[in-house]
Amino acid sequence: MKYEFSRIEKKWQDKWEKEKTYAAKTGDDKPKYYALIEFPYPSAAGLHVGHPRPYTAMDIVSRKRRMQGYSVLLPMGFDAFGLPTENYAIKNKIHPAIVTRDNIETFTKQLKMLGFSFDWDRCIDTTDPEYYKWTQWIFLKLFENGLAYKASIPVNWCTSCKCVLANEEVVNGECERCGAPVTRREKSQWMLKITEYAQRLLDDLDTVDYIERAKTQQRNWIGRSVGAEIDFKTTAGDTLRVFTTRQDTLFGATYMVISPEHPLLAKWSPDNLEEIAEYQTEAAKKSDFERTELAKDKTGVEIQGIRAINPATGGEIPIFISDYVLATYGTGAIMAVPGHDKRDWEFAKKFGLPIIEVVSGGNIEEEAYSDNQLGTIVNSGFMNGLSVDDAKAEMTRWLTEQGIGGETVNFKLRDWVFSRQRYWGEPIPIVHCEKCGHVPLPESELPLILPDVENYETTDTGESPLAAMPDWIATTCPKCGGPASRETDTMPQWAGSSWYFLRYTDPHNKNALASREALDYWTPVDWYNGGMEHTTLHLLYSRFWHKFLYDIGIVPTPEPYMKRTSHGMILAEDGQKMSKSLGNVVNPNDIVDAFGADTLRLYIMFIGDFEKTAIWSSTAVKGCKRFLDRVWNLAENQLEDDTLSAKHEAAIHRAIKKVGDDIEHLKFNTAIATLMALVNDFYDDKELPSKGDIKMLLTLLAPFAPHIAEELWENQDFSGSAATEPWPAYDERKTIESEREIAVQIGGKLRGTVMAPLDADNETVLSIARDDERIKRLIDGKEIVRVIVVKNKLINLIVK
RNA sequence: GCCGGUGUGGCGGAAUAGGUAGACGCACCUGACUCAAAAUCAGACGGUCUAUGACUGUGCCGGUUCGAGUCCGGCCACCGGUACCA
Repeated sequence: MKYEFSRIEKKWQDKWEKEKTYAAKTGDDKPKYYALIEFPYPSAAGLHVGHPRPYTAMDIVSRKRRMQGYSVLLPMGFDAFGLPTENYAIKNKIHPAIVTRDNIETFTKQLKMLGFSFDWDRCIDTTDPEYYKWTQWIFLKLFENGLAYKASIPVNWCTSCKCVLANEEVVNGECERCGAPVTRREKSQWMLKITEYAQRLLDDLDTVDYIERAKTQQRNWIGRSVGAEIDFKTTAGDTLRVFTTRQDTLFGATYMVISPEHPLLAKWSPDNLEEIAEYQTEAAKKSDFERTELAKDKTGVEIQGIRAINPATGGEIPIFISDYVLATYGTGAIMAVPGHDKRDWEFAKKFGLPIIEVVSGGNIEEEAYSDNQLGTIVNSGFMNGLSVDDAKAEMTRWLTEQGIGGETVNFKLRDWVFSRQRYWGEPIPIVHCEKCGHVPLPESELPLILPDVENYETTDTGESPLAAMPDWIATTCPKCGGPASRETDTMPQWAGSSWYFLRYTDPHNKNALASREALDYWTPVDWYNGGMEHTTLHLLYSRFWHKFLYDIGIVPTPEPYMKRTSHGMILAEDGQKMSKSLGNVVNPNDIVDAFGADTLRLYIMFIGDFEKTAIWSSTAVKGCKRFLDRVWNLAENQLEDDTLSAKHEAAIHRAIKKVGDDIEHLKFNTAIATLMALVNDFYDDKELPSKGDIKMLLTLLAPFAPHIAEELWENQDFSGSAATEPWPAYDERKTIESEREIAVQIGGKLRGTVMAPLDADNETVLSIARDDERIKRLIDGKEIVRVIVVKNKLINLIVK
């Protein structure tokens, strides 16, 4: 009988769908396991061969967990709001909702074809009003708790399209679509106070099991630094407050720099007002791209007529404005210590400012000496002779004592810009009332449905398409009943994905985002796998929302995900990213048609290290197909014996151990290699495997290639199914062969191998080695001065 | 610049914890089967040489060790993140 993968796979997929084999049951007595993968964006291009990599991985883990006796939740859904769909809709003049529906249908069909054990009854779609009702509800809660606010901030503005662009749409300072230059423009935007959670987001990383690079990336992104704030008096009478991490170098501060946007500038009337105003205008016009391009060349203008006083030395020092100081970090002002800061050194050199050494150990004539471990404080009055660390503490103490500063902590993390001037997103459920200001919609009015519009394009003034709908905008104030207008901005794509994993636990709940019972049973997520590109956005955002929901008593745990792993990308055969424009996309449908879903699943896991980038190979796929053919043919003739055969027992016990361990450590490639080696053994030995051997092979294979495993299971008349068979235990003692191959080295060089009984003592191994013909010849006439034995592995003879 | 990662055959990649480098697979080669091919099965498969043996080999240079892909010191290349964060 031939391995008819198409018929077999359809047969089992239909059965699983009809019998809801993989439905997750809330409140089951068994221990729960919640496995999660990032839900896809349903693009018009459909699934490509990179998508199934993480899905197959977590499907394997989930299938193993079920066999281990867990109640498993493995859900799938669609993150469907967002720009590509909107752009596609504009281009093809189809409503985004229709585009979304069609794309989801395609994705669902493709996913089902691969035999994942998802609970499809829990499938969610972020654009479904029943779903985004709760996204809006969370926003209202954030607003109620003072974590959502409106602020005027600079946004990316395309000078040709006359619209606001998301950061991702700006490529090298130009508009991604039309190529026109992008400048910055102030616009009023909704913001979320993620910064209020900065410390907790950092601290709680210690409580979760994320791959280290994900933690590091989040830590860097949050960017905590401890330093001091210091007040500098000015001759204008105002106090200029700075933040520094090097308060130990205060005696070396020879000038100050404030950002072009610093608020004191509006108050001061320096002698060169016009020059300063001009610099401010120039700085405002610069795009992010220009700012970074010009990063090496420092520019700035001295504020004439106003000087600051260094509180340590009492000396007057000049004040500059320069765009190398950012308005958004610290206090927007710095004390410049050119002797010990690279940027200050460059600026001082350019403007001919004094450079004073206050930490010895470097050569400040050549470059700034910024090492903060070595070096001794000099030229610093009461701190001379101290180490940098001691001087920091001493200065902090002195500042506090003087009442002009003290220890401060700063974060790089900024608040989250939450508005988009776009159509295809969740409407923000706020109205603007002349009398009452920003007023939240009452919960009873949720969901605030996204209305149909004529045109999905951003308006000429850069407003959302919703701004062109006066009938929808006009409403009454929920508070005072007077006339009011609706917010026309929508939420960013990150909104719906910040809490979707909670909805999976109870996806059809009409009264809450999920019942407490479901949340208590399923959360937190036990294992979450996703792309590294989401580490600083999605992963951080969802941790923030989760902590907030925890604070207001909605969810039971402070962290959403207990374990986080990440997969590498699959590149096209040419080594480039798969993309429609390059025409190098591999469609999983083609692979399934040619080789079957089980082969695709195996190959995508066998392709290489799961965490690393892998290059697709259309020829290598058939190695996995060959393997399944060999498994199929093997099962057709074996010995009628339900126990493990003596010949294969040790190899099987080793395989149970290896495959099980490898699945836990994302080493799917070596797990599959182990199964291949086992099957090769069954062939090589010319000694047929027993029925028991076959059963064990199918059990281990089932998570990887579930269709063929079930089919063969049924053909063999094994009881139950491969999917419900308990995951086998191995016996450590049985993994070991009674005879070991021992490497024989002479002077550290391999000269041969001998067979020795298991755990043979040193003398036995030595005598076996000496009896070996070749070894005998090599050591003949020489004296063995030393013998090193590694038990069951190696013997090394040192001869003279 | 800073942070993280990676360098192993023609190719994808293995190698607990310093102990037989190259598991497993692809490609190529040889043989069996076949009229032939495909498929299948069996075997060979890092390089060099004076080839039943020896030397050499895990990005480069040096070190520790009986023994180094693995540890230490110093470089180089590539990939990812981030970027004037005071």
